Amino acid sequence: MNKIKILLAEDDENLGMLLREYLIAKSYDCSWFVNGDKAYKNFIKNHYDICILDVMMPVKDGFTLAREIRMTNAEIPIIFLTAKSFKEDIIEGFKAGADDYITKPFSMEEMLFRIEAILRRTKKDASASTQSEFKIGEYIFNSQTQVLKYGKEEHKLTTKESELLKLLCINKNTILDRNFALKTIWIDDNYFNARSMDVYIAKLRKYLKDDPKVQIINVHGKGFKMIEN
Amino acid sequence: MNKIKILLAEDDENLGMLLREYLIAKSYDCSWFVNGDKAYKNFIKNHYDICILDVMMPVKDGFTLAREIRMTNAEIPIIFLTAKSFKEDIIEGFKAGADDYITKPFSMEEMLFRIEAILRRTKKDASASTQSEFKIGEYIFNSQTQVLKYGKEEHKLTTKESELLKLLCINKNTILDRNFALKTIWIDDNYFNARSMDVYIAKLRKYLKDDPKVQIINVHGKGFKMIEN
DNA sequence: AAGCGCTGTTAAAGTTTGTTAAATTTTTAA
DNA sequence: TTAAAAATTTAACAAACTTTAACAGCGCTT
Repeated sequence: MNKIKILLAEDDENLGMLLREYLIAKSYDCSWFVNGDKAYKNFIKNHYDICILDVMMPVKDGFTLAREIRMTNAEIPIIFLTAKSFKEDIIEGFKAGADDYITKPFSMEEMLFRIEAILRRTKKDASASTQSEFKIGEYIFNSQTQVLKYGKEEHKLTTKESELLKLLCINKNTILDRNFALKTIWIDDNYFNARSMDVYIAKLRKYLKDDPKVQIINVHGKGFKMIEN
Repeated sequence: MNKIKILLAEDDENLGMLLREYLIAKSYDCSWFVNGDKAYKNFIKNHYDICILDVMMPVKDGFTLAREIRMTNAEIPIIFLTAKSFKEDIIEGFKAGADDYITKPFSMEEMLFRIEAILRRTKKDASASTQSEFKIGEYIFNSQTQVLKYGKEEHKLTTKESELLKLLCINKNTILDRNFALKTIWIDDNYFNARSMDVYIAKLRKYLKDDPKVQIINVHGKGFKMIEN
């Protein structure tokens, strides 16, 4: 379900569109930008799994863009794409934090394999790409910032409240098993932690009471189900 | 000080010796074999960190060797080295489990950077600790000079402030475990050091208060998370 | 309908963290 | 070498968060 998100920065309109279409056809989620500045502005607002950057672009070149991206995210894989095959440029690319450096002309299939070779190494901690913003009826919940919004009202949740609500969101309209939630959030699923969880369910119900379409109902002996109708 | 062990399979005597000498000069531990069969026989007897294989070799070619190596060790990085640059060969190389595919002629420096780019992904620890400049929202933090910039304003941080902020940067958007931070920076994770750390968190929050997008939030009983949105 | 375990809810108790300031240690400069 | 300055730790109290307790109500089983 969760597609790999690719940021593509390429000023050549033909090549950019071609690559984007090809990557989308291969089931990647690819966003394409025609210069480094636009790419960077979008990068800081979104989550990406890998960046493919042309070196020579107007406004902001690929190397500069890569260095800025590296400062924001030290881990994200970066591939350079360029017509230049001078030794110095390739070296500079790797110094800017590249994982690969592909010189034109190249086959799209080769690019794809190079992307996959890198992702194979980085996939281990892909857990970061999990969803962090959820819609619950009229509410918007951001599990990253632990903020629950209702129109203009914002409510900061505590860690436990947030973790529990996140599990309910992930399992929206299906049952969240009590013991699973306890083992996930409280580690131990003993009696007292179970009572603690009940207390938090009561809190969440209070926070969500403004929208009658949203309800957290108990499934006796099994767990809880957050429904939205 | 354990050196990285490289297996080099290259039938060209001149190139093989040259590469081996270059890699040894760059502080790698490189073993060179003139055909795939000898390379494989040695591979199964020893531990290597990365393999560099020429494609066209007598007795046993690089692709066959790579497949055999992959069966023995699914994780070890493999780089192909070849004069052939036909699309089909490159694709076959990646299908055989390559991490990179370098076509001759190439500069040895480029090869070195490609090796390092791959090892950066494989050897987790070394990567993050080398970076010294971080972007935090509108701020730029240099952990080397211990300076935190906000536009034109510069603020010199103390050693402890800087170490803690660096750990938060490395773990940006994910939780920095309290005890891990204590053991890393304070060595002992006793009560008083934990309180000391809280004092530093308060200081860092003050320094970072000008950009509302940046927040250091507490995860009760676990640690702290610096988020940027 | 009775009994027993499960859940709802509120409040108290216990723990962790936020913050400021004083005390102590380390560094710097004279 | 010593006094001042800077950095770090300790102390103290307030605030926030989590767990435990207590009691009321509900749901399933018999």
